[in-house]
Amino acid sequence: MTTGTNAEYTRRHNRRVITDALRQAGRLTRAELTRRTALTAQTVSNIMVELVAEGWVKEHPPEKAGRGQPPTPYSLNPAGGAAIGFHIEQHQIIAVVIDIAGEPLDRAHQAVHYPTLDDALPRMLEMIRRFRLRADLPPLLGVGIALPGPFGVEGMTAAGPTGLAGWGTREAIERVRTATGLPVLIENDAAAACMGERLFGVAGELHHFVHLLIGSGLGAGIHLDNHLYTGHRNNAGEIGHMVVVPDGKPCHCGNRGCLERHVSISALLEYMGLSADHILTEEDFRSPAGERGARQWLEEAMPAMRQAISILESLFDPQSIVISGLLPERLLGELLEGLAPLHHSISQRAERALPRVQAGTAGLDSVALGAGALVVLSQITPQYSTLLKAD
Amino acid sequence: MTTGTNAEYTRRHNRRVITDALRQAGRLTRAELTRRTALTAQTVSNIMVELVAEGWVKEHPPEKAGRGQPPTPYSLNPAGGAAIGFHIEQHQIIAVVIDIAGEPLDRAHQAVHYPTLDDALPRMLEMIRRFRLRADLPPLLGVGIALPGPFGVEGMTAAGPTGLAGWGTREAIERVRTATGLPVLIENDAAAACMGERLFGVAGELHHFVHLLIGSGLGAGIHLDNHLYTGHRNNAGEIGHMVVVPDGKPCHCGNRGCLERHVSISALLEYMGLSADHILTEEDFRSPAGERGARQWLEEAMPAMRQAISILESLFDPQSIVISGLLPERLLGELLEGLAPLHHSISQRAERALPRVQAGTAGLDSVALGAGALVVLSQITPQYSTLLKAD
DNA sequence: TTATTAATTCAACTTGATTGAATTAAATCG
DNA sequence: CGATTTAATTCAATCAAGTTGAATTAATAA
Repeated sequence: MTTGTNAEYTRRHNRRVITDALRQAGRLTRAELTRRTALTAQTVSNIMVELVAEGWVKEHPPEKAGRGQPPTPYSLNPAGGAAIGFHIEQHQIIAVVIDIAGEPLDRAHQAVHYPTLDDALPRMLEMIRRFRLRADLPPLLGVGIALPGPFGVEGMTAAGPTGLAGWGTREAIERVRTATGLPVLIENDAAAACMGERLFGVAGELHHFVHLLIGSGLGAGIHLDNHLYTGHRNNAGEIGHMVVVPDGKPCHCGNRGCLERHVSISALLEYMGLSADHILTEEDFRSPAGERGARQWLEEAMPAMRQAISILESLFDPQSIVISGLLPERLLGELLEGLAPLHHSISQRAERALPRVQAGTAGLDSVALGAGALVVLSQITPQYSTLLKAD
Repeated sequence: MTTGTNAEYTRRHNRRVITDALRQAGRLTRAELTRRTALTAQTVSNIMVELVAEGWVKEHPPEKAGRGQPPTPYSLNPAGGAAIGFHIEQHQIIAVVIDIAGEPLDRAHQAVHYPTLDDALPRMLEMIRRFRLRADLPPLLGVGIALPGPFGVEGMTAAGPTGLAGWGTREAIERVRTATGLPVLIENDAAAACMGERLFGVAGELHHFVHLLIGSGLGAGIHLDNHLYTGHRNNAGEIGHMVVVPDGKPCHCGNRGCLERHVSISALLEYMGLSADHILTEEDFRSPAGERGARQWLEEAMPAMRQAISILESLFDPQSIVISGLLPERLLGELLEGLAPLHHSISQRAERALPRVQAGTAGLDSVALGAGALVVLSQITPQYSTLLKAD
């Protein structure tokens, strides 16, 4: 239900408008903020006093630039807060700490094997304990957890080779929250990586983009009208199980010809003749069978990717599509290079400033960083829902 | 750019929260509004005085129901405003007038042949003039125009058999606005039909749904988080040109195997051996060739539709998918009945309240009604953008 | 020096939501 | 049948936060 608002919520929103402008621009003066936010100078001034006092924002020495009183620049204060991001995978748990300005502060990982929540929780707590030993750690804002979806769909979640058991969202959040004493967010890996590109990568100022993440499965993070779209039941973007080849290869979800049967690490492993729970290393590509399998996979993945891009462009009319993958960089590079020419689509405009498709730049930790970004951004960016009294 | 807000915008938003609650519920008392909107009783009271004075809302006699002072019910006032909706098609222009409560007041149509803006404008003005002769016409809020997209894409817009020339959005809006003296909205037909289902049809309370419209082409209206999603360049939902059969039948857009080559009236005409600009009548289905062609089309359209549904469910995680078509009701009915069983997807949940797919209920005028709905809803429903000082 | 300009702050004001008490009109209790 | 309870609504004072126009500050240009 859409509800009303009042002066208090207005203030919360205006604070976020300012912190988000600072996040995007890095460094702005009160006067610049006034122009960008359409707030009055006085309102900006009042809010800045608050934000500085609370430690969210820090002041820099005034810079003389032309006539008039020299303006004082401000930026997000890295010491103002930090978030922990976890990427729970089939074979490892990656943890990172980032500050609100988007700087990674620390990192850890542990090998695991298809971790349930019970398996993972003690390890996660241990990693958090270690992080907390750092003397310079800013106050923790929360914990973001990213793992492969979908969530809460019978016959799709835990069953498949890409799923992890025991993360049935609602109670999982509650358990981690009580164990850590921190706010907790859980999202699927693609949504997290999407937010990672927003805070660390190529999508800092994009309002409409889709992020394709090639992991064990295939997922899309959908960012529309300047915020993450997660769907009615938090499963939006589960592009892996959409049918692209009717009567194609059977998939564990019950369908035939799911996109994920072509574009995913599971599919790659299959082509390379390796078992579904094998951990890929560079070594695997050196054998003739591995080399050949990888090449065959590429040949099949490319048209499927073109089709996926056609679908995403047609439906979302995005500014750009960002692609990253948890596979060897060389292979991902080849895949992306081989995509051209793309299908015709509404995205094909003469006056494009951005490429239709671009590679993500947040690297292999992108999902964990994104999980942290999710927490940071949930505190910093303006959202409709923060203006409403109830949701 | 996301901008700040203030008390004035807060009031505008709260007014819309109230009018939208009335639209959804039909009739509510101040006390019920207070509970639904999370506003205080006093605020609701103040806003209701305004809305009644301005004619948006009307008061009903108090109803005695239990103890306490009998509450006064309110509803949207049909006399408070009306909107004109146009559906510009290859072969006809349909015009309707609706009031803000969603009641159709009048209707007109004219035969045309692939109308450009220049062809259509005088006819539209004439229809508006006739409507204005009605003594009981509420004040006009604006004009909504729906026509097949996409807009402003080279090689895709006017070129194809489903496109109409001369509607290059920006200046078209301006021309109609100055000619009519009314605010003007232009959207693609699927988006309009989508809003039609929201005001008149099955989607009145849905926050996340997709509307598939089978017209000359195929389009999707995308309604997410309680508002229409139109994409970065207003072309979101152009599902017709997404590639579903790589190396399939060539399409005028330059691709092969576009969805629209299978699911659309153009495709139907082709199967029936009729020319692309033929106007379908019941007669055409009585000939053996027509009958056989329609059946063949059905056979091919059904799997394509299943695939489209799989894609939409996977990406959007909607509450439901609504389908309507500008084709004979019997044929659309057969198509929908033949869809089961759908592919597996994240939408397949045990505790579903709504069907995964349902037929639209707004009828053959749905697009024109939707174009009107677009105008009405733009005045009545709360939106993030109405809270921001600039957008 | 003096005038001009841009950034910022001061202080009074305005909009609009909130709060707690008061009023109204019904149903129910004794 | 009058007193009590209850729910809806309004009154009047208050509060939160943005706005406005004037004042202040600190620089450059004339």
